[in-house]
Amino acid sequence: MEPVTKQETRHTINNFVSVDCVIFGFDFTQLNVLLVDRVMVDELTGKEIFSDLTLAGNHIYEDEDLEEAAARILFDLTGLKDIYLEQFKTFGAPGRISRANDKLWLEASGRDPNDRIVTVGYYSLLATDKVTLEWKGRNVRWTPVSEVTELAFDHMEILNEALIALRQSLIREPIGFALLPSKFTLSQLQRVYEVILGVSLDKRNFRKKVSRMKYLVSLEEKQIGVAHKPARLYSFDRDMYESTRKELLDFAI
Amino acid sequence: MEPVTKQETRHTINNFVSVDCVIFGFDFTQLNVLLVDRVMVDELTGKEIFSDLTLAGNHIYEDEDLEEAAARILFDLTGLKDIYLEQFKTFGAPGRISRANDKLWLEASGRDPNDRIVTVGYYSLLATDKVTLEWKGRNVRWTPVSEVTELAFDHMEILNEALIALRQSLIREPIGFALLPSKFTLSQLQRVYEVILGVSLDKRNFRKKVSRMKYLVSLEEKQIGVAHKPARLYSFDRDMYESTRKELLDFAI
DNA sequence: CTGCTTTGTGTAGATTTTACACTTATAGAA
DNA sequence: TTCTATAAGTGTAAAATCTACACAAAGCAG
Repeated sequence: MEPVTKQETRHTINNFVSVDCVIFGFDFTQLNVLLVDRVMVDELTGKEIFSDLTLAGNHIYEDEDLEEAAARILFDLTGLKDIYLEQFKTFGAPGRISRANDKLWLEASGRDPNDRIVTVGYYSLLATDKVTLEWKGRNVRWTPVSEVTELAFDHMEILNEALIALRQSLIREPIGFALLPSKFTLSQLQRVYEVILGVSLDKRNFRKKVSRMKYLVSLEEKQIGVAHKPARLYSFDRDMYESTRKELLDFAI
Repeated sequence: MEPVTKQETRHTINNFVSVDCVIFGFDFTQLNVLLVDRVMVDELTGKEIFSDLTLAGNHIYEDEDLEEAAARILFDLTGLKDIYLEQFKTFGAPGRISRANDKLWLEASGRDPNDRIVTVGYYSLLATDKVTLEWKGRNVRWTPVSEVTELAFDHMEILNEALIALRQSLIREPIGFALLPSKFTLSQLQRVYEVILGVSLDKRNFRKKVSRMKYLVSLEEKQIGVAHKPARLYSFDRDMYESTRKELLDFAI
């Protein structure tokens, strides 16, 4: 935001800006993340040079806002629009692209691997159903978050930060409801919290807690076809949530 | 993070990256923000073309991490190091530099005003004492946050987002202690919360609340020389805080 | 010694948190 | 029809926290 003056010669002008999406997928069993296969092949011999995994990222187009770029990437991978998407942190350390594979990869696509790429991190959360599992000719796969140990670039760090931010959001905002069908049971809702936060919760206390939320509406309807006592169904009332959400006030330093 | 392929022609490569610092200053009366005078003068006539206010921002140097750039700006303005500094959001809308003054300003410093500048927002919090009030030959001033109504670029939006993030941090982390001398009274501590959050708190309930925090240590020492009952002094024990901080767990959707 | 100013303190009622175990409704198998 | 497996649904007591609210004590200045 500051004009360049003549004294300042240490400036960089080739800062490329990209967006990386940490797409979390919930499936009632575990929390997954969408990872993209990155395979580099020797053009002459056809032999594989290396193969690893990355988050889904892309540069931003000229006419796009950052969030639009993230939504585009999300759409390309999943075919879904209007999905919960949140910016959480921007990464721009000069050495964030320093590993050999990453440099090779950039060179192969005509970039100077010494340029800095500043990347804006977004995360999103959706149910792992009906997502396109192909992107730019590359394989895309759901991987349980707990099993991800190594990623290209600094994507492991980005994933870790995203997970922290996701959990904070889940605690403070009703983003878990988007993972459920429009009518759901309290056990399903509890599962959302348990899986994403990685904790186990007491059933009775959980119900006591959510029963205080006016935007959780109890339907006069039950599950059918289940081989046990059928659960009552509930739905999420967004309008009620919007109108009763209280501003943060009491502090808990 | 994604190599450019031939099909993708809509990409931008001239994305300049800058850092903007929202420097909050606390003075027991109000919350202030450091603003920089921006005056544009006609080179020939010497007449003022316009004058307004901006946040403190700068591009990032080649060898700097984003946070280092923010810390450098903070140091240049205040002469202070190791101050609380937090990244909160990145702004990159294509039209974020669209007002006439802003375009003139960029042109005057040899930039193409149609280039996009992606800026990473940081905020910091300090006591309004002993800060350098000059920066790059321009005037720098503390302005009460409540009186800021218009800023250059999209800096008003950036300020608003920073304020929200600051308040959240104050509520969740003990960042207020840095504004106080090493020995302080509970009334001073209460004032920190009241001024920054913009609320008034009940004295007894506040004391009950903070008395539960083990890292707030009560000293066997009192104020001297005050024309009223002298207050007991307290200090903040960072080690105790680090060792007893509980991970967020109970959720409050 | 009087007045001014700020400190410091307690209680009762309401709400929330925590830990904890048994009965009920249904589908499917015997 | 009965039995079995499975998940649903429910209450209580103790502890902790939250909320609203008013007056005496300590020091300095005059």
